[in-house]
Amino acid sequence: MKDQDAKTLSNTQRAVRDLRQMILSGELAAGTDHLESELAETLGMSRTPIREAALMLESKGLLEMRPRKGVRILPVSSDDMREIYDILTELESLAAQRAAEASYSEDELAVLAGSIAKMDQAIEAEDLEAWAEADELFHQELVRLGGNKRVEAIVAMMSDQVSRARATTLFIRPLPVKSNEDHRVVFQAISEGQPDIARERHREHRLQAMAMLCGILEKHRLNSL
Amino acid sequence: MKDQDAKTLSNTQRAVRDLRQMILSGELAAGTDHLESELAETLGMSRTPIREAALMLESKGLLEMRPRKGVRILPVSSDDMREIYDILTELESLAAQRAAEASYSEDELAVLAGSIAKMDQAIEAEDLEAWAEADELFHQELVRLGGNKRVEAIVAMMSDQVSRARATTLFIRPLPVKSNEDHRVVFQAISEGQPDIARERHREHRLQAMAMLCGILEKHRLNSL
DNA sequence: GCATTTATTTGCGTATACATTAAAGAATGC
DNA sequence: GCATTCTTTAATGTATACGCAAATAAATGC
Repeated sequence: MKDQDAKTLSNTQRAVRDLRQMILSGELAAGTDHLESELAETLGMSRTPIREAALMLESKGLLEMRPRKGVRILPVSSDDMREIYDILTELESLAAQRAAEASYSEDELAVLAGSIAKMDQAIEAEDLEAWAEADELFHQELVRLGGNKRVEAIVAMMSDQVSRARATTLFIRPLPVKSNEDHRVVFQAISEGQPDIARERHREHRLQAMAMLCGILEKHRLNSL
Repeated sequence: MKDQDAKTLSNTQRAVRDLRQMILSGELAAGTDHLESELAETLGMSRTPIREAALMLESKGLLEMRPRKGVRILPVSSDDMREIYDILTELESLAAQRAAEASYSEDELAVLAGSIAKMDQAIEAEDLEAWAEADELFHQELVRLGGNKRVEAIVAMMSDQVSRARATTLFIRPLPVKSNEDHRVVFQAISEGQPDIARERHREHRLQAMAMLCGILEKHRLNSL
């Protein structure tokens, strides 16, 4: 792992990976500012790769470079959440449709099926972290099966942006039993080759998820995460 | 203008703007490779801002940085076109829906109405360039009215990626009479506050446009632009 | 000749230096 | 004390230097 680190990855790539991780985990908190030179020292490299990494993360919407004020970790407001979930709803529904059109074999749907199984287990064990991980796998795999690389990239980008909010709401939201049912219905539509149903069911699933999340955020006055 | 150039914009920003323009115009042709040092000399600056600009354009999907092979201007295949139009279809339809939900005043819809008028004039004058420009304005304004900044950014990004292909097909495709009718129908649904109709009509419009464009590309064996 | 190894070149990744300029702080006048 | 101007500081934007590794060319062995 340390080999991979030093040998195959450039410092810029390491910086992208590490900064992203630090942002998603909250180690670099939303709304905070950080000088390029500080980050450089933290990651043990010069400003050049830090700047390059920051530029990339800026175009992924995770931070903002403000001259003389440092790199600002972008908070996500509930309005931002709406924007992002609107996009996820459209693009994931498209992916579900396309996945259903592709008539995948049982083998090819194994990962998707596996993620559902994992979510079921997690709910029984009331292990929310495990559930969240499996949920993310489901959505990621769904989009992959949709077969559109650009959709994949956009969805990944949007998911990163709301990741902190998801972590926060995870322990406030109701146990995601309904969510699992939704996933199963979508999966069935895909495996039976019913594009319109897959699309529509997934769309409803996402709309409900958004309503619930935004509801929670507003109820708890969590306006920026 | 030269003031703006030198005073308010950084070299990196100028490089982004100029390189983008050179790519869209074809001055930097699809599929060609360019050393960082060449580009630096061309734009009269050092490699540093060129690299930063290239990084940004890479994440916008316009080029790819390949170590030792130079910066490669990405071609767009007909498969890419399908990916992109699929995304544009979903996100613009969403925007149309949201615009219709927003019950804009006539004033606020003036730009959109104006773009349609311009397209009509252009068709009468058989000025395809003018038509294309007005068409782009329509789509851009539609998305702006949708009120989702991220959708706006994604659509702009995708539009950039297919811009060369659009320029090529412009003089092969049939006169866009049907297209203008579509726009009018969408506009009416928006101004009358009918979200579902706006969404569905725009979706059909985009699906047809994609079918036509991809048809042309394949017919003429234009597999990468 | 052809394959394989060894030089050589060259473009990139990164560190570093430095000028610029915005922001913060000090000093001055009122 | 407050506003205003001047100083100082410090973070950025950019140029430049340089080592390294990859690609190419040359040389060697067979």
